[in-house]
Amino acid sequence: MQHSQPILTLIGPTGLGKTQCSLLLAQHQKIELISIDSMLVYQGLDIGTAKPTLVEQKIVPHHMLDICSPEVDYSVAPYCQTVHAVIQAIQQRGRIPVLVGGSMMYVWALFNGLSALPSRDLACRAEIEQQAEREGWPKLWAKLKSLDAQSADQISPHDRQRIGRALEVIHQTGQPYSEALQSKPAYQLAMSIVSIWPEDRALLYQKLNQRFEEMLDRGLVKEVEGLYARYKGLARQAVAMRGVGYRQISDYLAGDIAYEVMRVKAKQATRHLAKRQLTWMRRINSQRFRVGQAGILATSPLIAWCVDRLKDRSK
RNA sequence: GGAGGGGUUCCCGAGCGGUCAAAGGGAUCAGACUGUAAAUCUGACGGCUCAGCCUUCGUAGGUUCGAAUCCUACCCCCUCCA
Repeated sequence: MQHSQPILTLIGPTGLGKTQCSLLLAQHQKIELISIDSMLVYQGLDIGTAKPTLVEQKIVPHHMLDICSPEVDYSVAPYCQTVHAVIQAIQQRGRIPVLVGGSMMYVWALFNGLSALPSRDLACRAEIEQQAEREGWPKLWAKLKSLDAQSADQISPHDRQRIGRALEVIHQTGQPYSEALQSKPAYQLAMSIVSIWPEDRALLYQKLNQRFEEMLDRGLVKEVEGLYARYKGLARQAVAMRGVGYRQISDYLAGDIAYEVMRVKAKQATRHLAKRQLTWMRRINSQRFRVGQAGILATSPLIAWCVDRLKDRSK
């Protein structure tokens, strides 16, 4: 599936003004926004995810927000699939889809496509988890090594997530994970990607620290408490509850860590996230713009570039 | 004023004559990344002309073949007594 009409994608680390920028673009073209964010998909996670407000959502249609209960673990595959449908729908409406977000793996997946792999198998996973608990991950890694040496060589003996997934895929497909990955991606998107970079990392970190404090002031702890009260099936291990801030506050509410520790750890996690996002971004081919202290609004070349991209080139 | 305890690399913190540029953790930096990805892992982390050398363990001396580790003096910090 190839889209000849323009699709613009804006990526950047958390807290640098992506939302603001996308709203600005709405003033120039008839666009609809598609969020590329693994946490914004969850209902009820608002403050801690810096989800666009309802007012902002009224300015431009937003997609891929609140599409899933936090009780359910969402993931890239359904995300990509839905996004493709959403893009088509937007284009049929005569609008231009603009993807905005910071979940870089999702960006990568949209751009490169995903191999045809089986989706998660809860029972299989539970079994693997149990075995790991008994024997430790290095042991499971050794098992993987015997089943699929190539994958094992690329995965650390301590990387539980990847070891688990590799074994799961092997179990379900009956073929080595590395082989299963060879299957052709079902779809790829042709899109212009623009990325925003902090001019000064220390400054971004400072802003992130500050932003978390503001989230607390706005009642983030209450939000998390409310989630557990509202969603009876919501576990601490749920993917939604492992997001930055939500995880630490869950730990705090469970009495595992002190309030002060929670604050420190949540901020750390935010900084780590931003850093990993930047690492991904270096790998993704994109038009780069640096954002300084004055913020995204001051970066007019960025806006100009985006507006130019939004022109329909198929005509 | 008296009695103890302590000052270690960006931070916390081990070390208590050689195997110490100094455990471990944190921060920071770099990297990996295909259905958990706001996740999960990996590496670097005193300096250099880098299989060697130089500078670090409060400060200044001393003992020793050799000290972050022992001794002396001094400067800070903490606890208790006055």
